[in-house]
Amino acid sequence: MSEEKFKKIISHAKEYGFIFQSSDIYDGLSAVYDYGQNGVHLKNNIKDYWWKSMVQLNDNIVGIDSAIFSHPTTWKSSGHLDAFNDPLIDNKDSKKRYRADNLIEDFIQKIENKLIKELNKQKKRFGVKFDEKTFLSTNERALKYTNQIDELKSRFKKALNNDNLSELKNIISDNNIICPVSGSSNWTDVKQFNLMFKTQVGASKESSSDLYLRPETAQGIFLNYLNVQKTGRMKIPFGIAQIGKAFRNEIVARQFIFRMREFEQMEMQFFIKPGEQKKWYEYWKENRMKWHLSLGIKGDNYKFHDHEKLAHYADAACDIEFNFPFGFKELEGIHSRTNFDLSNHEKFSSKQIKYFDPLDQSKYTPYVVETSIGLDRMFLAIFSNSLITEKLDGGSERIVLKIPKILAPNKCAILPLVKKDGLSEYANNIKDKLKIKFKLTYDEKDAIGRRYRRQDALGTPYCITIDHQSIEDNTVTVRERDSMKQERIKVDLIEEFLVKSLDISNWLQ
RNA sequence: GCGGGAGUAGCUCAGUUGGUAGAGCGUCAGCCUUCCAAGCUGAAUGUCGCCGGUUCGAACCCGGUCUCCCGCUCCA
Repeated sequence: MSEEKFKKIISHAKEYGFIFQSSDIYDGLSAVYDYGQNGVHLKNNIKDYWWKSMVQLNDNIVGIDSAIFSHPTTWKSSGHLDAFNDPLIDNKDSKKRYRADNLIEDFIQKIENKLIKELNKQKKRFGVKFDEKTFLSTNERALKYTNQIDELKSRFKKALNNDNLSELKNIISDNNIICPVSGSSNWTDVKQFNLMFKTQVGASKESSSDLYLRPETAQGIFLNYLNVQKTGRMKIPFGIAQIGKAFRNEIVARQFIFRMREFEQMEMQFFIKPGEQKKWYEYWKENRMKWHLSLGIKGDNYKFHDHEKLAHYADAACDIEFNFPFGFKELEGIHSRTNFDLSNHEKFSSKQIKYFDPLDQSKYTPYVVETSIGLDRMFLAIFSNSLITEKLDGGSERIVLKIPKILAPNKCAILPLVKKDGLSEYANNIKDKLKIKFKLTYDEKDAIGRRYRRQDALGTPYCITIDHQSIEDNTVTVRERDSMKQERIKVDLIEEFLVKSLDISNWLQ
């Protein structure tokens, strides 16, 4: 897909009320978007489809909805306070950006390597007679290296502990640390990027304490593990699912709703017996892929991508990538999180978070396999994949949003062929009966063909047209979105028809 | 954050060397009453992204700023 196609997707999303730039009248807010009158339904329907597949269809998965705020220690335990806090520096010549701490660490490593090389040289020369301690304390070159390393390390540590960014910069310039690409030491100042949004609770400055907006929903599940396990009498293996907002202060957030600063996740943490993580990791990999494919989008739009570099909490991880307009990118992650989170919360809270397994009388901190999907990304995947421009036989074009029917904002449109002769009244009666069960829409303006196209652009799967014959014999035509085929059915059977084609059991197997 | 491109009506875009804005589609009202958009009549809509400067006069020139797209970078 091309850039042009992506632009079409963005403008279609706006024009038909799916997604608006946030704070549009104030020129927008970077990387924040709002869902419009149709987008909200598509989004809610995706949530519903996920929730039902997780919580309703699995006997051993329950759902929660935890708060966005949590105790600040949560983020110490989870590792986010350390891992989400990067001092960054740019090289002005190569335009490359680095983590300042990594640059310094690499530099220290380089000196250490020199020292080791020197040691090995001496070892070779003197063989068994070589005394490392004496050498290190007497050899001039060795002393120089060790002193330099010690000095650097203590200075580096102090700077890090005090969050002293200018000192980090000084270390880099004092030691003439260069950019590996440009070879120059033409650096910008060090800037701190905290990927978590910070805020305060407490009205007065003196009594306030720092809080963070959650950067992931998972921790809310871990914090409630004990509550849910005990009150729900849950037996391992079991899962806790949650849908909710998360916030990340991304350095660059881009590509429409793909990477936003405020986004929504659908996560499920599956608690298991240690040692069984591999089995369950494979199980959820397969299960989640099945869920995606159940929506009827072509399988070659999805692929697994195994992580080689693992995050601090994981012992195995992969992404389900989707063929977005800008290439294959992460849509969902499946992670084997070990007991990293629960055991850390155990440590920091001094509460026992153990499971007593009645089957073999063992007691352990559960392991976790996580599935985590970006709701907004799922929206974009569905939306971008479904927007199609079709050439019709007569040479005309139609723009149709072929979203999975079960996710469509409106399930059907009620269209009287003409306004007069009582057709409007007849159509309104049908609408009022059906709207209790289905989200639908009504339109009596303009020629019928034009109204069909309008519904096509919104992804409405069925149009129900009332004509003069309807009044005589109580039949209507049902026009299907993708094939444009029409079928005449009894008015009384419309509901049954819609239920049948939109029943979730026909989708989720 | 750096580099490139862009911002004019809901959408796509035009706008001549600076003389205070147009088109197509869409929208609304009415006519017509027709099963796959583009039949007829009429109408509304823009501080030309925002702020400042130059000028008698700025959509156009200059400076700043915001936002979007692309590349690099970042994304435990």
